[in-house]
Amino acid sequence: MSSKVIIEDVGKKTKEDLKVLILNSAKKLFVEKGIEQTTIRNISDSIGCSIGTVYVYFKDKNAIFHALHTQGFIQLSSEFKVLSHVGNPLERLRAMGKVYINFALKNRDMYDLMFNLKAPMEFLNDEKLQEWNEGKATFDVLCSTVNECLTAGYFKGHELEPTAFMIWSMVHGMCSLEISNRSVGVNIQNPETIVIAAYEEFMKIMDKL
Amino acid sequence: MSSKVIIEDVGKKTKEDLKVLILNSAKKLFVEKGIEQTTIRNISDSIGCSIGTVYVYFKDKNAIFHALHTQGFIQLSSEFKVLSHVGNPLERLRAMGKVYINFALKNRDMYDLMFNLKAPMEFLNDEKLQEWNEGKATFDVLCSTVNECLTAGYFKGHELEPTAFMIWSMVHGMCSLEISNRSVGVNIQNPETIVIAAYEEFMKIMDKL
DNA sequence: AAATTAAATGAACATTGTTCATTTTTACAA
DNA sequence: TTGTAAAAATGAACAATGTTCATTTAATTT
Repeated sequence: MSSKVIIEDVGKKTKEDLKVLILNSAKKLFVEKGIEQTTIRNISDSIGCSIGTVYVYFKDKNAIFHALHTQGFIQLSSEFKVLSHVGNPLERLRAMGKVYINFALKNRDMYDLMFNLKAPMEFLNDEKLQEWNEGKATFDVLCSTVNECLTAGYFKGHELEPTAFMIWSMVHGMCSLEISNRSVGVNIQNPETIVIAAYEEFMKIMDKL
Repeated sequence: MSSKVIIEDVGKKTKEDLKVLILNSAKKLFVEKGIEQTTIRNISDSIGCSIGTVYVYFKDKNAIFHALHTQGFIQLSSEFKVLSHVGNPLERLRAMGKVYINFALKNRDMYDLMFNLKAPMEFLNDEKLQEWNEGKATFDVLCSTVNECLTAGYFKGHELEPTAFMIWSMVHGMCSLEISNRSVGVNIQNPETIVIAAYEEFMKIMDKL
Protein backbone atom coordinates (compact mmCIF):
# COMPACT_ATOMS: atom_id res chain seq x y z
CA MET A 1 0.00 0.00 0.00
CA SER A 2 2.58 2.47 1.08
CA SER A 3 4.94 1.04 -1.50
CA LYS A 4 2.26 1.63 -4.09
CA VAL A 5 2.14 5.31 -3.17
CA ILE A 6 5.89 5.57 -3.31
CA ILE A 7 5.99 3.92 -6.70
CA GLU A 8 3.38 6.33 -7.99
CA ASP A 9 5.34 9.24 -6.60
CA VAL A 10 8.56 8.03 -8.08
CA GLY A 11 6.80 7.39 -11.35
CA LYS A 12 5.31 10.85 -11.45
CA LYS A 13 8.54 12.39 -10.35
CA THR A 14 10.70 10.72 -12.97
CA LYS A 15 8.12 11.34 -15.66
CA GLU A 16 8.16 15.11 -15.27
CA ASP A 17 11.63 15.04 -13.84
CA LEU A 18 13.17 13.78 -17.04
CA LYS A 19 12.15 16.96 -18.81
CA VAL A 20 13.46 19.00 -15.88
CA LEU A 21 16.59 16.87 -15.81
CA ILE A 22 17.25 17.51 -19.48
CA LEU A 23 16.75 21.22 -18.94
CA ASN A 24 18.99 21.37 -15.89
CA SER A 25 21.67 19.45 -17.68
CA ALA A 26 21.35 21.69 -20.71
CA LYS A 27 21.64 24.76 -18.51
CA LYS A 28 24.70 23.41 -16.77
CA LEU A 29 26.49 22.66 -20.02
CA PHE A 30 25.30 25.95 -21.46
CA VAL A 31 26.61 28.01 -18.56
CA GLU A 32 29.84 26.04 -18.28
CA LYS A 33 30.82 25.63 -21.91
CA GLY A 34 28.71 28.03 -23.92
CA ILE A 35 26.00 27.45 -26.44
CA GLU A 36 28.01 25.86 -29.23
CA GLN A 37 29.38 23.21 -26.90
CA THR A 38 25.89 22.28 -25.75
CA THR A 39 24.93 19.50 -28.13
CA ILE A 40 22.03 17.09 -27.86
CA ARG A 41 24.51 14.27 -27.41
CA ASN A 42 26.27 16.11 -24.61
CA ILE A 43 22.99 16.62 -22.85
CA SER A 44 21.83 13.03 -23.25
CA ASP A 45 25.24 11.71 -22.23
CA SER A 46 25.41 13.82 -19.09
CA ILE A 47 22.11 12.47 -17.79
CA GLY A 48 22.62 8.97 -19.13
CA CYS A 49 19.72 8.78 -21.53
CA SER A 50 19.64 8.36 -25.28
CA ILE A 51 19.48 11.01 -27.97
CA GLY A 52 15.95 10.04 -28.88
CA THR A 53 14.68 10.59 -25.38
CA VAL A 54 15.58 14.25 -25.56
CA TYR A 55 13.35 14.51 -28.62
CA VAL A 56 10.49 12.93 -26.71
CA TYR A 57 10.43 15.91 -24.38
CA PHE A 58 11.60 18.70 -26.70
CA LYS A 59 10.61 19.28 -30.30
CA ASP A 60 14.09 20.38 -31.27
CA LYS A 61 17.14 22.28 -30.11
CA ASN A 62 15.39 25.62 -30.34
CA ALA A 63 12.73 24.36 -27.94
CA ILE A 64 15.41 23.58 -25.36
CA PHE A 65 17.02 26.97 -25.76
CA HIS A 66 13.67 28.70 -25.59
CA ALA A 67 12.98 26.95 -22.31
CA LEU A 68 16.39 28.05 -21.03
CA HIS A 69 15.74 31.60 -22.17
CA THR A 70 12.49 31.55 -20.18
CA GLN A 71 14.38 30.42 -17.10
CA GLY A 72 16.69 33.37 -17.61
CA PHE A 73 13.77 35.78 -17.59
CA ILE A 74 12.42 34.19 -14.42
CA GLN A 75 15.79 34.79 -12.77
CA LEU A 76 16.01 38.36 -14.05
CA SER A 77 12.53 39.27 -12.86
CA SER A 78 13.30 37.76 -9.47
CA GLU A 79 16.36 39.98 -9.27
CA PHE A 80 14.16 42.94 -10.10
CA LYS A 81 12.14 42.32 -6.94
CA VAL A 82 14.51 44.29 -4.73
CA LEU A 83 13.43 47.37 -6.68
CA SER A 84 9.97 47.43 -5.15
CA HIS A 85 11.52 48.88 -2.00
CA VAL A 86 12.72 51.97 -3.86
CA GLY A 87 10.06 54.63 -3.59
CA ASN A 88 11.26 57.35 -5.91
CA PRO A 89 10.61 56.24 -9.52
CA LEU A 90 13.77 57.84 -10.90
CA GLU A 91 15.84 56.19 -8.19
CA ARG A 92 14.11 52.93 -9.00
CA LEU A 93 14.84 53.34 -12.70
CA ARG A 94 18.50 53.90 -11.99
CA ALA A 95 18.65 50.88 -9.71
CA MET A 96 16.85 48.85 -12.34
CA GLY A 97 19.59 49.62 -14.83
CA LYS A 98 22.21 48.46 -12.40
CA VAL A 99 20.41 45.21 -11.69
CA TYR A 100 20.03 44.66 -15.44
CA ILE A 101 23.69 45.32 -16.10
CA ASN A 102 24.83 43.11 -13.24
CA PHE A 103 22.65 40.30 -14.48
CA ALA A 104 23.99 40.62 -18.01
CA LEU A 105 27.63 40.67 -17.00
CA LYS A 106 27.31 37.80 -14.54
CA ASN A 107 25.30 35.64 -16.94
CA ARG A 108 26.81 36.48 -20.27
CA ASP A 109 25.72 33.51 -22.34
CA MET A 110 22.29 33.56 -20.76
CA TYR A 111 21.94 37.25 -21.59
CA ASP A 112 23.04 36.54 -25.13
CA LEU A 113 20.41 33.85 -25.39
CA MET A 114 17.70 36.11 -23.99
CA PHE A 115 18.40 39.21 -26.05
CA ASN A 116 20.60 38.37 -28.99
CA LEU A 117 20.47 34.81 -30.22
CA LYS A 118 17.94 33.70 -32.76
CA ALA A 119 16.99 30.35 -31.21
CA PRO A 120 14.24 31.55 -28.83
CA MET A 121 12.59 33.72 -31.50
CA GLU A 122 12.80 30.97 -34.10
CA PHE A 123 11.04 28.68 -31.65
CA LEU A 124 8.21 31.20 -31.28
CA ASN A 125 7.95 31.49 -35.05
CA ASP A 126 7.86 27.74 -35.53
CA GLU A 127 5.14 27.39 -32.94
CA LYS A 128 3.25 30.25 -34.61
CA LEU A 129 3.27 32.09 -31.31
CA GLN A 130 3.72 35.75 -32.09
CA GLU A 131 3.83 36.74 -28.45
CA TRP A 132 7.20 37.10 -26.78
CA ASN A 133 5.70 37.09 -23.31
CA GLU A 134 8.99 37.17 -21.45
CA GLY A 135 10.20 40.24 -23.27
CA LYS A 136 6.82 41.96 -23.12
CA ALA A 137 6.55 41.53 -19.37
CA THR A 138 10.05 42.87 -18.80
CA PHE A 139 9.52 45.85 -21.09
CA ASP A 140 6.23 46.57 -19.33
CA VAL A 141 8.04 46.87 -16.02
CA LEU A 142 10.40 49.38 -17.59
CA CYS A 143 7.54 51.29 -19.24
CA SER A 144 5.52 51.63 -16.08
CA THR A 145 8.60 52.86 -14.21
CA VAL A 146 9.28 55.45 -16.90
CA ASN A 147 5.61 56.36 -16.78
CA GLU A 148 5.85 56.93 -13.05
CA CYS A 149 8.81 59.19 -13.72
CA LEU A 150 6.76 61.18 -16.21
CA THR A 151 3.89 61.52 -13.73
CA ALA A 152 6.36 62.61 -11.07
CA GLY A 153 7.51 65.41 -13.37
CA TYR A 154 10.72 63.91 -14.70
CA PHE A 155 11.52 63.58 -18.42
CA LYS A 156 9.38 66.60 -19.37
CA GLY A 157 8.54 66.70 -23.06
CA HIS A 158 9.49 63.07 -23.66
CA GLU A 159 7.31 60.33 -25.09
CA LEU A 160 6.78 57.26 -22.94
CA GLU A 161 7.51 54.33 -25.22
CA PRO A 162 10.33 55.86 -27.26
CA THR A 163 12.00 56.98 -24.06
CA ALA A 164 11.64 53.57 -22.49
CA PHE A 165 13.01 51.93 -25.61
CA MET A 166 15.89 54.38 -25.62
CA ILE A 167 16.81 53.51 -22.05
CA TRP A 168 16.55 49.80 -22.77
CA SER A 169 18.72 50.25 -25.87
CA MET A 170 21.24 52.16 -23.81
CA VAL A 171 21.84 49.44 -21.21
CA HIS A 172 21.36 46.62 -23.69
CA GLY A 173 23.89 48.17 -26.03
CA MET A 174 26.50 48.48 -23.31
CA CYS A 175 26.02 44.91 -22.15
CA SER A 176 25.89 43.62 -25.68
CA LEU A 177 29.12 45.30 -26.75
CA GLU A 178 30.79 44.01 -23.63
CA ILE A 179 29.58 40.43 -24.05
CA SER A 180 30.44 40.28 -27.74
CA ASN A 181 33.97 41.45 -26.86
CA ARG A 182 33.60 44.59 -28.94
CA SER A 183 34.32 46.99 -26.08
CA VAL A 184 37.66 45.39 -25.21
CA GLY A 185 38.66 45.38 -28.86
CA VAL A 186 38.34 49.12 -29.07
CA ASN A 187 41.10 51.27 -27.59
CA ILE A 188 39.60 52.39 -24.30
CA GLN A 189 41.72 53.57 -21.39
CA ASN A 190 39.83 51.67 -18.70
CA PRO A 191 38.10 48.81 -20.48
CA GLU A 192 37.27 46.97 -17.27
CA THR A 193 35.15 49.81 -15.93
CA ILE A 194 33.82 51.32 -19.14
CA VAL A 195 30.31 49.89 -18.79
CA ILE A 196 29.86 51.30 -15.30
CA ALA A 197 31.46 54.60 -16.29
CA ALA A 198 29.20 54.91 -19.31
CA TYR A 199 26.13 54.11 -17.24
CA GLU A 200 27.14 56.82 -14.79
CA GLU A 201 27.32 59.29 -17.65
CA PHE A 202 23.79 58.29 -18.51
CA MET A 203 22.66 58.78 -14.93
CA LYS A 204 24.18 62.25 -14.94
CA ILE A 205 21.99 62.98 -17.94
CA MET A 206 18.92 61.58 -16.23
CA ASP A 207 19.44 64.02 -13.39
CA LYS A 208 19.28 66.94 -15.77
CA LEU A 209 16.01 65.89 -17.34
CA MET B 1 55.08 39.36 -76.84
CA SER B 2 51.87 41.16 -76.20
CA SER B 3 50.20 37.81 -75.63
CA LYS B 4 52.83 37.05 -73.05
CA VAL B 5 51.96 40.22 -71.19
CA ILE B 6 48.29 39.39 -71.38
CA ILE B 7 48.89 35.91 -70.06
CA GLU B 8 50.88 37.29 -67.18
CA ASP B 9 48.13 39.76 -66.43
CA VAL B 10 45.45 37.11 -66.61
CA GLY B 11 47.57 34.87 -64.48
CA LYS B 12 48.05 37.51 -61.87
CA LYS B 13 44.44 38.48 -62.06
CA THR B 14 43.05 35.00 -61.60
CA LYS B 15 45.53 34.23 -58.88
CA GLU B 16 44.40 37.11 -56.70
CA ASP B 17 40.96 37.07 -58.23
CA LEU B 18 40.12 33.65 -56.91
CA LYS B 19 40.39 34.95 -53.38
CA VAL B 20 38.31 37.97 -54.33
CA LEU B 21 35.88 35.70 -56.17
CA ILE B 22 35.43 33.52 -53.11
CA LEU B 23 34.86 36.60 -51.00
CA ASN B 24 32.37 38.15 -53.40
CA SER B 25 30.49 34.91 -53.65
CA ALA B 26 30.48 34.55 -49.89
CA LYS B 27 29.17 38.08 -49.52
CA LYS B 28 26.42 37.49 -52.05
CA LEU B 29 25.24 34.32 -50.33
CA PHE B 30 25.62 35.96 -46.95
CA VAL B 31 23.52 39.00 -47.88
CA GLU B 32 20.93 36.93 -49.76
CA LYS B 33 20.46 33.99 -47.46
CA GLY B 34 22.03 34.88 -44.13
CA ILE B 35 25.02 33.51 -42.34
CA GLU B 36 23.80 30.01 -41.57
CA GLN B 37 22.97 29.36 -45.23
CA THR B 38 26.46 30.41 -46.28
CA THR B 39 28.36 27.13 -46.26
CA ILE B 40 31.74 26.38 -47.73
CA ARG B 41 30.09 24.08 -50.22
CA ASN B 42 27.64 26.77 -51.26
CA ILE B 43 30.49 29.15 -51.85
CA SER B 44 32.60 26.68 -53.82
CA ASP B 45 29.59 25.56 -55.84
CA SER B 46 28.57 29.08 -56.77
CA ILE B 47 31.97 29.87 -58.25
CA GLY B 48 32.55 26.40 -59.65
CA CYS B 49 35.61 25.42 -57.68
CA SER B 50 36.14 22.65 -55.18
CA ILE B 51 35.86 22.75 -51.43
CA GLY B 52 39.57 22.38 -50.98
CA THR B 53 40.32 25.45 -53.06
CA VAL B 54 38.48 27.63 -50.60
CA TYR B 55 40.83 26.35 -47.90
CA VAL B 56 43.83 27.27 -50.03
CA TYR B 57 42.86 30.92 -49.78
CA PHE B 58 41.21 31.03 -46.35
CA LYS B 59 42.35 29.29 -43.20
CA ASP B 60 38.80 28.50 -42.14
CA LYS B 61 35.26 29.81 -42.08
CA ASN B 62 36.08 32.45 -39.49
CA ALA B 63 38.72 33.87 -41.82
CA ILE B 64 36.11 34.33 -44.54
CA PHE B 65 33.70 36.01 -42.17
CA HIS B 66 36.43 38.22 -40.79
CA ALA B 67 37.23 39.36 -44.31
CA LEU B 68 33.55 40.07 -44.90
CA HIS B 69 33.32 41.98 -41.63
CA THR B 70 36.25 44.13 -42.79
CA GLN B 71 34.42 44.88 -46.03
CA GLY B 72 31.47 45.99 -43.95
CA PHE B 73 33.62 48.46 -42.05
CA ILE B 74 35.00 49.82 -45.32
CA GLN B 75 31.45 50.42 -46.49
CA LEU B 76 30.41 52.02 -43.20
CA SER B 77 33.37 54.38 -43.11
CA SER B 78 32.68 55.37 -46.72
CA GLU B 79 29.13 56.22 -45.71
CA PHE B 80 30.54 58.34 -42.90
CA LYS B 81 32.31 60.55 -45.44
CA VAL B 82 29.28 62.76 -46.03
CA LEU B 83 29.68 63.90 -42.42
CA SER B 84 32.82 65.89 -43.15
CA HIS B 85 30.63 68.58 -44.68
CA VAL B 86 28.82 69.19 -41.40
CA GLY B 87 30.64 71.93 -39.55
CA ASN B 88 28.99 71.94 -36.15
CA PRO B 89 30.28 68.97 -34.14
CA LEU B 90 26.97 68.32 -32.39
CA GLU B 91 25.15 68.40 -35.72
CA ARG B 92 27.77 66.04 -37.09
CA LEU B 93 27.35 63.69 -34.16
CA ARG B 94 23.61 63.58 -34.69
CA ALA B 95 24.04 62.93 -38.40
CA MET B 96 26.58 60.26 -37.62
CA GLY B 97 24.02 58.40 -35.54
CA LYS B 98 21.57 58.51 -38.41
CA VAL B 99 24.11 57.18 -40.89
CA TYR B 100 25.00 54.43 -38.43
CA ILE B 101 21.38 53.46 -37.89
CA ASN B 102 20.59 53.50 -41.59
CA PHE B 103 23.58 51.31 -42.32
CA ALA B 104 22.57 48.83 -39.63
CA LEU B 105 18.95 48.56 -40.72
CA LYS B 106 19.78 48.29 -44.41
CA ASN B 107 22.54 45.72 -43.87
CA ARG B 108 21.20 43.68 -41.00
CA ASP B 109 23.25 40.53 -41.31
CA MET B 110 26.37 42.53 -42.08
CA TYR B 111 25.80 44.66 -39.00
CA ASP B 112 25.30 41.52 -36.96
CA LEU B 113 28.57 40.17 -38.26
CA MET B 114 30.42 43.39 -37.52
CA PHE B 115 29.14 44.02 -34.00
CA ASN B 116 27.55 40.88 -32.61
CA LEU B 117 28.74 37.62 -34.06
CA LYS B 118 31.72 35.82 -32.64
CA ALA B 119 33.38 34.78 -35.90
CA PRO B 120 35.46 37.92 -36.58
CA MET B 121 36.72 38.10 -32.99
CA GLU B 122 37.51 34.40 -32.90
CA PHE B 123 39.56 34.89 -36.03
CA LEU B 124 41.57 37.64 -34.34
CA ASN B 125 42.11 35.40 -31.32
CA ASP B 126 43.23 32.48 -33.46
CA GLU B 127 45.69 34.68 -35.31
CA LYS B 128 46.90 36.08 -31.97
CA LEU B 129 46.07 39.55 -33.20
CA GLN B 130 44.76 41.48 -30.26
CA GLU B 131 44.01 44.55 -32.33
CA TRP B 132 40.52 45.04 -33.66
CA ASN B 133 41.60 47.74 -36.09
CA GLU B 134 38.22 48.15 -37.76
CA GLY B 135 36.44 48.78 -34.49
CA LYS B 136 39.20 50.97 -33.13
CA ALA B 137 39.17 53.24 -36.16
CA THR B 138 35.41 53.62 -36.06
CA PHE B 139 35.34 54.32 -32.35
CA ASP B 140 38.12 56.87 -32.82
CA VAL B 141 35.95 58.80 -35.27
CA LEU B 142 33.18 58.87 -32.69
CA CYS B 143 35.58 59.87 -29.91
CA SER B 144 37.09 62.76 -31.81
CA THR B 145 33.63 64.02 -32.70
CA VAL B 146 32.55 63.88 -29.07
CA ASN B 147 35.81 65.59 -28.17
CA GLU B 148 35.04 68.38 -30.58
CA CYS B 149 31.66 68.72 -28.91
CA LEU B 150 33.36 69.01 -25.52
CA THR B 151 35.75 71.65 -26.84
CA ALA B 152 32.82 73.53 -28.34
CA GLY B 153 31.21 73.65 -24.92
CA TYR B 154 28.66 70.86 -25.25
CA PHE B 155 28.37 67.96 -22.78
CA LYS B 156 29.71 70.00 -19.85
CA GLY B 157 30.89 67.87 -16.98
CA HIS B 158 31.01 64.67 -19.03
CA GLU B 159 33.97 62.38 -19.55
CA LEU B 160 35.09 61.80 -23.12
CA GLU B 161 35.41 58.05 -23.45
CA PRO B 162 32.53 57.00 -21.22
CA THR B 163 30.28 59.47 -23.02
CA ALA B 164 31.37 58.22 -26.43
CA PHE B 165 30.84 54.64 -25.33
CA MET B 166 27.42 55.57 -24.00
CA ILE B 167 26.40 57.09 -27.32
CA TRP B 168 27.73 54.09 -29.21
CA SER B 169 25.85 51.76 -26.85
CA MET B 170 22.70 53.77 -27.39
CA VAL B 171 22.58 53.45 -31.17
CA HIS B 172 24.07 49.96 -31.16
CA GLY B 173 21.47 48.81 -28.67
CA MET B 174 18.61 50.13 -30.76
CA CYS B 175 19.90 48.52 -33.94
CA SER B 176 20.74 45.32 -32.15
CA LEU B 177 17.30 44.91 -30.58
CA GLU B 178 15.72 45.64 -33.93
CA ILE B 179 17.88 43.18 -35.85
CA SER B 180 17.48 40.40 -33.31
CA ASN B 181 13.70 40.85 -33.54
CA ARG B 182 13.43 41.77 -29.88
CA SER B 183 11.80 45.15 -30.49
CA VAL B 184 8.93 43.72 -32.54
CA GLY B 185 8.36 41.02 -29.94
CA VAL B 186 7.70 43.56 -27.28
CA ASN B 187 4.34 45.32 -27.24
CA ILE B 188 5.11 48.68 -28.78
CA GLN B 189 2.45 50.87 -30.37
CA ASN B 190 4.48 51.83 -33.43
CA PRO B 191 7.11 49.13 -33.83
CA GLU B 192 8.05 50.19 -37.35
CA THR B 193 9.17 53.64 -36.23
CA ILE B 194 10.38 52.91 -32.71
CA VAL B 195 14.08 53.09 -33.55
CA ILE B 196 13.79 56.50 -35.17
CA ALA B 197 11.46 57.74 -32.42
CA ALA B 198 13.86 56.55 -29.73
CA TYR B 199 16.80 58.19 -31.47
CA GLU B 200 14.84 61.45 -31.60
CA GLU B 201 14.32 61.23 -27.86
CA PHE B 202 18.05 60.91 -27.52
CA MET B 203 18.63 63.91 -29.74
CA LYS B 204 16.24 65.95 -27.59
CA ILE B 205 18.45 65.06 -24.66
CA MET B 206 21.60 66.04 -26.53
CA ASP B 207 20.15 69.48 -27.09
CA LYS B 208 19.76 70.00 -23.38
CA LEU B 209 23.35 69.11 -22.55
C1' DA C 1 62.11 18.20 -72.21
C1' DA C 2 62.55 17.32 -67.56
C1' DA C 3 62.13 18.60 -63.01
C1' DT C 4 60.44 21.33 -59.56
C1' DT C 5 57.16 24.19 -57.48
C1' DA C 6 52.48 25.78 -56.82
C1' DA C 7 47.58 25.19 -57.14
C1' DA C 8 43.47 22.65 -57.25
C1' DT C 9 40.97 18.62 -56.15
C1' DG C 10 37.42 15.74 -53.86
C1' DA C 11 37.19 11.58 -51.19
C1' DA C 12 37.17 10.81 -46.40
C1' DC C 13 36.50 11.98 -41.46
C1' DA C 14 34.39 13.72 -37.34
C1' DT C 15 30.41 16.26 -35.59
C1' DT C 16 26.29 18.09 -35.78
C1' DG C 17 20.65 17.94 -35.57
C1' DT C 18 16.98 15.02 -36.56
C1' DT C 19 13.98 10.95 -37.63
C1' DC C 20 11.67 6.62 -36.88
C1' DA C 21 11.10 1.64 -36.79
C1' DT C 22 11.98 -1.15 -33.02
C1' DT C 23 12.39 -2.49 -28.26
C1' DT C 24 11.45 -1.93 -23.54
C1' DT C 25 8.69 -0.50 -19.86
C1' DT C 26 4.42 0.62 -17.70
C1' DA C 27 -0.69 0.40 -16.80
C1' DC C 28 -4.49 -2.02 -16.41
C1' DA C 29 -8.15 -5.53 -17.37
C1' DA C 30 -9.33 -10.38 -17.37
C1' DT D 1 -0.92 -14.06 -12.49
C1' DT D 2 -1.19 -13.35 -17.10
C1' DG D 3 -2.07 -10.90 -21.39
C1' DT D 4 -2.64 -6.83 -23.81
C1' DA D 5 -2.57 -2.14 -25.09
C1' DA D 6 -0.55 2.23 -24.45
C1' DA D 7 3.49 4.96 -23.39
C1' DA D 8 8.25 5.75 -23.13
C1' DA D 9 12.88 5.02 -24.41
C1' DT D 10 16.16 3.61 -27.71
C1' DG D 11 20.04 4.06 -31.02
C1' DA D 12 21.01 3.01 -35.75
C1' DA D 13 20.70 5.69 -39.80
C1' DC D 14 20.48 10.03 -42.57
C1' DA D 15 21.71 14.42 -44.33
C1' DA D 16 24.45 18.37 -43.80
C1' DT D 17 28.30 20.65 -41.87
C1' DG D 18 33.56 22.17 -41.35
C1' DT D 19 37.94 20.44 -42.12
C1' DT D 20 42.01 17.65 -43.68
C1' DC D 21 45.27 15.67 -46.84
C1' DA D 22 47.16 12.45 -50.17
C1' DT D 23 46.75 12.81 -54.90
C1' DT D 24 46.31 14.98 -59.34
C1' DT D 25 46.80 18.82 -62.37
C1' DA D 26 48.87 23.08 -63.88
C1' DA D 27 52.53 26.35 -64.03
C1' DT D 28 57.21 27.61 -63.71
C1' DT D 29 61.98 27.00 -63.87
C1' DT D 30 66.14 24.63 -65.12
